[in-house]
Amino acid sequence: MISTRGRYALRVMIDLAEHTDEGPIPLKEIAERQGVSKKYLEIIVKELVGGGLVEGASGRGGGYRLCRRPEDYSVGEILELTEGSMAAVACLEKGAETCPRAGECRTLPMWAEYDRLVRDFFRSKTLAELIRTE
Amino acid sequence: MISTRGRYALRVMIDLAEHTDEGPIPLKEIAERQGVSKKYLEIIVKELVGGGLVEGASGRGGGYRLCRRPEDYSVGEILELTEGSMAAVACLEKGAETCPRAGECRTLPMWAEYDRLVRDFFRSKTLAELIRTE
DNA sequence: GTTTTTACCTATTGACTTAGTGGGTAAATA
DNA sequence: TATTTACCCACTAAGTCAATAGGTAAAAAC
Repeated sequence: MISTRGRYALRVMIDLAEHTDEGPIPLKEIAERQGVSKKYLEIIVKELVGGGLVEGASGRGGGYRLCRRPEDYSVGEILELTEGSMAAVACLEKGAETCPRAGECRTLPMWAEYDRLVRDFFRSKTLAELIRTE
Repeated sequence: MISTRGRYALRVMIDLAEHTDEGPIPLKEIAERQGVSKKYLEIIVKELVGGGLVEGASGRGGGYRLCRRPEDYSVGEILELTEGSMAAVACLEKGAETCPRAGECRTLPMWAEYDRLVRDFFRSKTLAELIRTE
């Protein structure tokens, strides 16, 4: 299940993309528009800054802005950054030691197939596809 | 992320399918074969019994057995029963009240598409496809 | 140069979930 | 009657989630 962390992150990115021509957007504005706690968004946006997806500017007239064009972000990278692993099962997690049963495991191939399916789905979706264009 | 609950449930079902000609299989045997706590499996198998996927027989010579042929179980129904919701996001959960933002939500269509993808994947996989046939 | 506005930082919390364990009772067979 | 099995209820330690609290640093406006 995708948690609020990843979902809010995505909504922040969409909000930034839709207001990209207004200069830096204060988090307060985003929080109000999205109806979400600003304090909680701080934590999430911090990860986006750390991952190099957005950049922040302090002081009056400051706020956040995207580093790239919306079509150059995949939904996958936003979710992977904010949700952590995104692996389907623990055995497939990055850095997980190989399970001793891996060779005879009846389910591992299916989990791997599922993992690819999910990964490909989100990597092929771009931020640009989600914003309102009208 | 699929938890041990659903993963163990699937392994129990596979174990039962692979030893279906040996009569009822005691949980103790399954637990030893799978290298998992028998006590924990009890909780999981209880759900499988409750959902009508397996049936148990008490007493000496008792144990668990499948109610149908392996090709008549989908992986999806096993996971949905033991994992609970399986919905991608809270907004799509069964019984969830419709989000007031649903009409203008930029992400909902994508979550719905993802939900279908995952559901179809697991519903199309059968238990028979996972068992060792050689 | 002070005030205001913004980002940025660390710590804490209550509710909930996960992955079990403990200690039994009921049923069926030998 | 003893043994083996399923079945049942309560408990727990650790971890995660969704925030909140209470600040400091930086940049612009006045």
